[in-house]
Amino acid sequence: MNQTYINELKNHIGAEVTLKGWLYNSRSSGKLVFLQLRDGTGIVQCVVFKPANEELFEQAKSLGQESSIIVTGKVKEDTRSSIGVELDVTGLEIIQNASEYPITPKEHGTEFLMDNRHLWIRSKKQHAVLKIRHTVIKATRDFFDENGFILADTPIFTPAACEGTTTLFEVDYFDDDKAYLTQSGQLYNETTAASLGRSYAFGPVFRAEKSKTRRHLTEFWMVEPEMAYAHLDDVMTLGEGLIKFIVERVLADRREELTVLERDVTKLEAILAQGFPRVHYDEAVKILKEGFAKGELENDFEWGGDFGAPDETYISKQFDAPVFVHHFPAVIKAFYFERDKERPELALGADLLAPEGYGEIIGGGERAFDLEFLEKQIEAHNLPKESFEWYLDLRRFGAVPHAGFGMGIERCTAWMCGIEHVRETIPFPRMLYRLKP
RNA sequence: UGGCAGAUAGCUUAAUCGGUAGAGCGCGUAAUUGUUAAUUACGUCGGUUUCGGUUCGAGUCCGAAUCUGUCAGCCA
Repeated sequence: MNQTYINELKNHIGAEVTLKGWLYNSRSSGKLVFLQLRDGTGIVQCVVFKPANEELFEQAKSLGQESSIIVTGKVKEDTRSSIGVELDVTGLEIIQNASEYPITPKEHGTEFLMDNRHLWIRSKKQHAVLKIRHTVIKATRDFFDENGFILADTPIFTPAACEGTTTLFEVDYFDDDKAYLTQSGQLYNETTAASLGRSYAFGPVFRAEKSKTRRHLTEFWMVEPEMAYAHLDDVMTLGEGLIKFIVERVLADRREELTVLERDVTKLEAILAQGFPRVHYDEAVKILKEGFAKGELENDFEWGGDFGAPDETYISKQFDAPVFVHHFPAVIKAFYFERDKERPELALGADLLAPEGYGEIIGGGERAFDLEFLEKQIEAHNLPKESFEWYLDLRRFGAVPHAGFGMGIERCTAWMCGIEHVRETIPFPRMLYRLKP
């Protein structure tokens, strides 16, 4: 295939190359037409000079936004260009001349852009977000692979809920059976960790929660590591390592995209220099109570409750790194959490709150070890015990202390990008009231 | 699921007390050998979400529905 990509043009100065792509925008100035060509790797300005080839000039002038074209020309150094090079066009092949492309370089509303998501992803900003998402995922995979974790994906069709059925999507599964789309691979991860020692799952999960906020999707991607012979502290150490690895990688590989997004990178750089604070739930409550006393919070937080979005934001504002909050009251956590030996009312769980109001990006903890305790918990949470027999086998055959967590890819990506809403961090977001395109 | 806000041209929007729906962008033509969301001139296209009510008269007031945004709960 005779094709050069725009991000390689610097290596071809003086040479004649063929670029294949789409017309991002065009301008003309008398005897000149400027074609902004994009090919997925970048955007380059292609210049057509009228006196050099009049027919070519007329063709270039006629092109609509997003027309698909193949351009041949000579690569020329030019300091006026943002990428340092331009193309002097000598040949143009029009694959399809598009007209009336709906997304113009001007401003549009959210609803319109979401309805045209299939086209919106061609825009510079969306392009940058998707590339950063790619890097977040690649860094995540590399981190676990390089630290002795084995990828062991868990099923998407599941026979029963791992935390009750109210927030599950139900689907028909042949004959009279029902299946549910998984909301977490966690219970299965515990089984693979018992086989492989350290394992992780990475895939889409589904939540039928009727949440309409900037942090929620009904379908999102989650990475879930699980470690045998591990405790709560190990979860926090692993989570901190993962986040720092991702931040480092994004800063190293996606500078250009962060610039397009006007991300304040000093905020990301700052977190690399320090350990993430680890705040006990009791202490977090104290911080919230002080916040209320100072008039900076509307509600007086009571010990025993779960944090709301304003609470999370307030806690994370006290630090300029992500913060772990640990030892939550057991009553607000799922049935499978291990308890604190000295204070059994506390669960050995830890959540990581991202800075700048991005909220919880990691949730995890140490899993219950004891068979009898788990059986009681399943009963207390009104869960059907027979569905969990296979899970309980883990406590019958070689039970070990083990721990793990889940990290949401979209929330992490939104934070890296510094964008408001997670809907832009996945090519086709699925949300309450939005299933198209 | 609840609170709040909104729905006017392909897009972004304006319209005072209830009285002729207006602009910018886009698109077309022309000018410009250096434009970066190009500019300038001329031109073109066209619209009050739906249903019902009040009124001489409704984009505007009232009621309902639908859709969207946003905040909250829950969560990653």
